[in-house]
Amino acid sequence: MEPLLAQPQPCTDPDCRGQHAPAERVALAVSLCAARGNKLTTLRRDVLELLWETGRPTGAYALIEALETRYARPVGPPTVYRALEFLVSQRLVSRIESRNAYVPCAHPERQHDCLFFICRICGASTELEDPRVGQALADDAAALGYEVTRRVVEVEGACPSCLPAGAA
Amino acid sequence: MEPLLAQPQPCTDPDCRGQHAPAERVALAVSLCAARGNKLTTLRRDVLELLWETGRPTGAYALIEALETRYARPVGPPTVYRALEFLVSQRLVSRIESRNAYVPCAHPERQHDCLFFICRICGASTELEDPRVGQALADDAAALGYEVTRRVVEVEGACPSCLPAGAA
DNA sequence: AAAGCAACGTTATAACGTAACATTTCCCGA
DNA sequence: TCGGGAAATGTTACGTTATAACGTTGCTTT
Repeated sequence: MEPLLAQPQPCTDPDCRGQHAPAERVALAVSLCAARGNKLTTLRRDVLELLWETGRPTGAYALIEALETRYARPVGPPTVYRALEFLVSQRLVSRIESRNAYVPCAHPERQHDCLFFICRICGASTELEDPRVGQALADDAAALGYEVTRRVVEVEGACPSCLPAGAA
Repeated sequence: MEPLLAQPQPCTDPDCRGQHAPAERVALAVSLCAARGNKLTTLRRDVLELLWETGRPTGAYALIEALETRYARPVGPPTVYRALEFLVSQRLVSRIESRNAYVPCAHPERQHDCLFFICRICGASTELEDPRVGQALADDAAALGYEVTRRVVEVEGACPSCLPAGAA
């Protein structure tokens, strides 16, 4: 059973001290899409907003429920999956493969290859950049003769908040 | 639709020149499990063998079909998922999160944190170790105060064999 | 207005995974 | 060897995630 929408999380990006309101995040997305000539429609904006409001990896069906509440009418899976596809293509959202879930992207304005730490206890995720990982993987790819199109780096563990309680 | 069982692949591990027959791989698994006091039953061995025979990420339902062919009787999903759970726990198999698929592990005898390159065209996967990735992620975890329990590093791209053909 | 196109709605189904309980198999001690 | 218990597997049913296919809406362009 997917948990319902959870509470907002502070921004854990090392460059970002303080919190960013979802509205602020969405506003950035709006201007980014406008600059790129892409259409951030109401539906797409709402999905992004919901993701920022939960602030942690959220499943597509939880988003469907949230949208149905917001719109007070049924919403089909394809509707949400298409919106997510758009948001991912715009790098406004990342898919967390190990959880079948989606998180808003902290810095869509710079293109980066991010990695995620995900707490197995509270479900919170932290987005990070580490050039060393990127460099190592790029070297490996070159050694193998691979042309890289996508990278999935997800680290599961216990976050500092949960460690005292959940440490077995 | 999951593709049917594909042809064997050469071992691409840098330490392994030449190919390893599935039987050889399975034999190693047998002795490993015996040494560890774990039971590599017929079912579990068959699943591992099928994975070595395809040599690339294979979905659970493709394994079910293959087992039904081999056994000439129906096989339920829980049967295969339980076998996979065992094999993963023994590090004989890894799950590829970005594909909902499973690959046999090249070197179950050493405990290692491996990463995977997966060709988006032919579906082949290459298992690798890169201590630099492990070190970088360990450093990041320490900086965040995370206690790591699992790492998922999967790189999607075009492999050298497919590059000439598939490069757009 | 009509053509054309992208986004969205709707229906149905595919693909992946697990809970719960029955049955079998295996091992071990009496 | 015979039971008793535990682990493994079989079986049924269902939950969860995702997509195919096609219809409809609404905007834009001429």
